[in-house]
Amino acid sequence: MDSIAEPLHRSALHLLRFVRHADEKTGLSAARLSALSVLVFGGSCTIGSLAKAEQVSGPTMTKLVRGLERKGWVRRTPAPLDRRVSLLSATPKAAKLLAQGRLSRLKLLTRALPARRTPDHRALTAAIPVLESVIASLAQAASAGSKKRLASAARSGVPVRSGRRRIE
Amino acid sequence: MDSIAEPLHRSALHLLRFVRHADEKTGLSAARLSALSVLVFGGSCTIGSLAKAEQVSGPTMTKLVRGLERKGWVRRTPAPLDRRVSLLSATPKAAKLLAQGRLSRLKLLTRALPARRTPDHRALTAAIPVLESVIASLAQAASAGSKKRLASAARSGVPVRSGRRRIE
DNA sequence: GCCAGATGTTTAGCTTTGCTACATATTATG
DNA sequence: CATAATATGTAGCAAAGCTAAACATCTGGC
Repeated sequence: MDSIAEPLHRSALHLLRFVRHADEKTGLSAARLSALSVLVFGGSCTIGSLAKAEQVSGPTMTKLVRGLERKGWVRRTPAPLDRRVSLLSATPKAAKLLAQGRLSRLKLLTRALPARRTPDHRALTAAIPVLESVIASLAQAASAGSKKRLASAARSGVPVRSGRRRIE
Repeated sequence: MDSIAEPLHRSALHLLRFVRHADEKTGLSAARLSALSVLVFGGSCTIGSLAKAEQVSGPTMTKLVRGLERKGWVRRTPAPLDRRVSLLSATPKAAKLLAQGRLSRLKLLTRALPARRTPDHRALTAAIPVLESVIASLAQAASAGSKKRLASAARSGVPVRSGRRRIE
């Protein structure tokens, strides 16, 4: 019974450790870069929806956005319809940075990625949309699961503490 | 000019965020789990070689191992031939945990992963070895870029060379 | 219209994970 | 024997993640 979950997990972890070095020159960490790319390619949105898109908590996204804002990658404009929120948008400078970052990442990965028109390249290319649909399914399952957990916790009166604090 | 670097990066990041939740019940974080799996499936080794395998710095691995040791997942035995190092080995309890973890991860991913014998499953399965070779290439490029360390790579693991014994 | 609850954001405070710089112990080499 | 190289540990920092709780603002029932 061989599962692809194990190698998938390990590959994701190790890939990220390398890309961390590659993205160093942008001056942005992986988390900030990912959030910023959502804004650049997905258009403006609120902190809450950005947190959901990135699957992190609200306070975490607040910190990320504040960092991006201080450096001039993100601007916020108050939303007229709901004065609790403000709309985040990426600055032109950010769009330019991401375009450059994509190029430099491509350059670094060129030696590692299989050459175009090879079976390996085709295999990887074919797997990308599958991978993305898997992640979409995971997102759906996770949101359903957390709702269930919260509901059962509410019934039993036990506080839900699922943070890192529990990890030993 | 479409690069697969971008979606690969994003997928890895998002996949990890979900797996973090999935692995919660093992009581081990992603970094510890990954290091432990190297020990379980790769056999015993030193802190330094484990750090290289996991692409993290020495002090980081020191902290990770100390955490694992405190909870009884890892044992260290002094190496008689080189008294600077000690050999790390996973306890039987750790092997059992990882076997269970694999099962539970599989269970969680079953709904997200494409069904066996479908084109999607085949595509993903075919991509795994490619992904691993890409990561191996990245590792090679990174090590070549930083320093020459052929000797330490050769003797990663058990130091067998007797050398000159210290006599007092 | 108004108060109770829901929702969005922030603040405060914690852990883990990563780093560098430095310290220490041991081994290897000249 | 002295010095350089290697393996590990310590100290201290920053980023990223979390929860709990505070605050501001909307929304709905009356």
